[in-house]
Amino acid sequence: MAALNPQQQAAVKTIDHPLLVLAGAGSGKTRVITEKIAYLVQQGTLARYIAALTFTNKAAREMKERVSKLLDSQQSRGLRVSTFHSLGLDILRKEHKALGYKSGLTLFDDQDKLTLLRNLIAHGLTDCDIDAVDFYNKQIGDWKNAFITPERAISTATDENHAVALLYNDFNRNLKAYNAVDFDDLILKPVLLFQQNPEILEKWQNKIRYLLVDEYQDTNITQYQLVRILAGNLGRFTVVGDDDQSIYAWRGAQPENLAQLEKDYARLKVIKLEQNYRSAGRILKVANQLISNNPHTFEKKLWSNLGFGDPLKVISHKDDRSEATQIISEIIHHKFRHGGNYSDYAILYRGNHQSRLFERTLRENNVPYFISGNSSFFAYSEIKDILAYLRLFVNQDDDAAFLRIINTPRREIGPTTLEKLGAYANKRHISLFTACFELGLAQSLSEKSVFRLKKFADWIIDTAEKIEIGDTFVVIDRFIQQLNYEAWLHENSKTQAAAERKIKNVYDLIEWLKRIADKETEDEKSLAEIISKILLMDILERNQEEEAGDQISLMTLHASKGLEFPHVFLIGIEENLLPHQNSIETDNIEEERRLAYVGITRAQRSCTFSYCTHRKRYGEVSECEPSRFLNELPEEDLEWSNKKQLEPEVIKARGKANLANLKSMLS
DNA sequence: TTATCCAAGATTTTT
DNA sequence: TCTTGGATAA
Repeated sequence: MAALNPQQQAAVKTIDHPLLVLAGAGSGKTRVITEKIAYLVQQGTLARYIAALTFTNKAAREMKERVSKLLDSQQSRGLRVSTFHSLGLDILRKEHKALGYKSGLTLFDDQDKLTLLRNLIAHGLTDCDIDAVDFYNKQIGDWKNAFITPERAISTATDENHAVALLYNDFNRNLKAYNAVDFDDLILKPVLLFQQNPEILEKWQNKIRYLLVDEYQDTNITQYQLVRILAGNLGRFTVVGDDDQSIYAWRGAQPENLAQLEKDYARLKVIKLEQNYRSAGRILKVANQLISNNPHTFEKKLWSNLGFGDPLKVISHKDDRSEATQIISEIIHHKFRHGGNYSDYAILYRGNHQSRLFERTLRENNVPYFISGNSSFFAYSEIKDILAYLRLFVNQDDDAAFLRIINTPRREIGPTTLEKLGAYANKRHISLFTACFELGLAQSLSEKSVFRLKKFADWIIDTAEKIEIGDTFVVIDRFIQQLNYEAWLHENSKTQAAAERKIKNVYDLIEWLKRIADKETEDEKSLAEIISKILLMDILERNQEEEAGDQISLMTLHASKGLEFPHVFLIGIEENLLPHQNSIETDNIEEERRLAYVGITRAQRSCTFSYCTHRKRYGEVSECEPSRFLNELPEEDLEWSNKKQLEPEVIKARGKANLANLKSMLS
């Protein structure tokens, strides 16, 4: 492995000052973090006192892997490399008592939140409109990301916001009653905990004596609070970031946090990494030119010595169909000519929906591909069902889980029954589950309904007890049989194959849980711990093996950050798509430009842009214009093709012929 | 209480 | 174009 360059070395060896590393794309920032961990250990800091924080599971996994190449397992024992969210979950699990939570904390996902909010609006006292529930959800999330508690939201709310602030308060109280937290709470609650309990803070500051943060430009206000309070006044931390790659402002990320560090830590050192080890010079030139249209707090100019390279291609298409056909045919062609691998190619796009046509075309032509992060494993209804049961075993006050599966599979407990049960529970301030056992129910419900509810609740309690005392997974396997879930899936799936797939998903989930249980240390083995943990993981975790195969990568620009590919195709570079229409309307072009910048800087050897003159939107054909960003690129480094417009049928026929030809050549 | 059909809305990005 | 949810019938 090549030696570190002087700036990288300085970044690794600066450990007596708080440090900000401004690391351009491809400048080896992950390497700096991993080498720094190794250096700290060599300098005598035990690995168990070091924590490295990332935003994605994938990044954490990769970092762990790279550290393991530098340190043996003895040396790296106890090293913490995790996402912000799993650190937060860890803290909450260990300190739940101080915040007034019971053990068996439930994690609410976005759907659970929306269900709860809808319920609160429907039955609550606040003056909110059910149709605006998405807006409220976002507002509450924004508050949590900006470290604004309900009390503060209420006291500072404007007239129009006042009702939402009350809803926020209501929402939080309900979460508490369910012994649940949402994703944002995983960061917010630990900060509150530390602020209110100095002795607990001290304990954790003692546990984490050196903190490293990756993708620092993506931190929101609350995350920065967490970093700050953990790092304490000593400021024993290194953060690595790049303001040009800040693409999560919509989620509350504050690239201003980079500049804020200089204000908060007088002793802060700043080191810039500007040598790029990834891309050909021409690609960097184009990227630099594009991003120079944005204002900058920190000036920085990437360069590389990997050769200049060919001009970047810009291809126009008649419509989105022929875009897919032509780009794929181009890739097959290119691969055949150069004898590379499918995995050398990535197709990047702004919105997930853009992958559809490509996916179909790839499948029709038997080209192996991998779509990254399209839909989460946890979005599958069968997975949500099973998880809801598991959640209920662990925490019977979890109304969201209760509602999800009370009638799945069918137990003849319909909306009317639930409506009455809900009213009863509401009046008594008890959970739906607890209400099932109340004698008072008989007043509003038929004997039959009460019996069904109680039978269900008894069964849950019974199984939960068995899980507690017996072999957890034996009990769970038996429970799935008792559920008759397989039969239910068969009844409710459109095709036999769909049912089989769902059943496989369920068993995958259980297998996965088992594997996590095996990995955890003894005291973290309870089902409760495992379930809260698994919700933080994503499908990528599961698809490691699949991802490793020789296949074309398809993903959103957001998902591509941190990755690199020899050949990148940036598709749909059109006005209203990139920059996205909403961003144009809200005058937020800069972040879109950074998104394009991220896309271009993923490329090692070639980068190709593609746009359509017509595109189907919502099934209607509409006209498109090439993106303004194309005009910002240096003309001499671009090579435009498709100057003359062909008739659609000709393109179609040609594309088909091309693909057919290549296919026969390949096989 | 459940099944089926039709209309309306969605497509920005995610831990 | 596809998915979701609400209305209606059985």
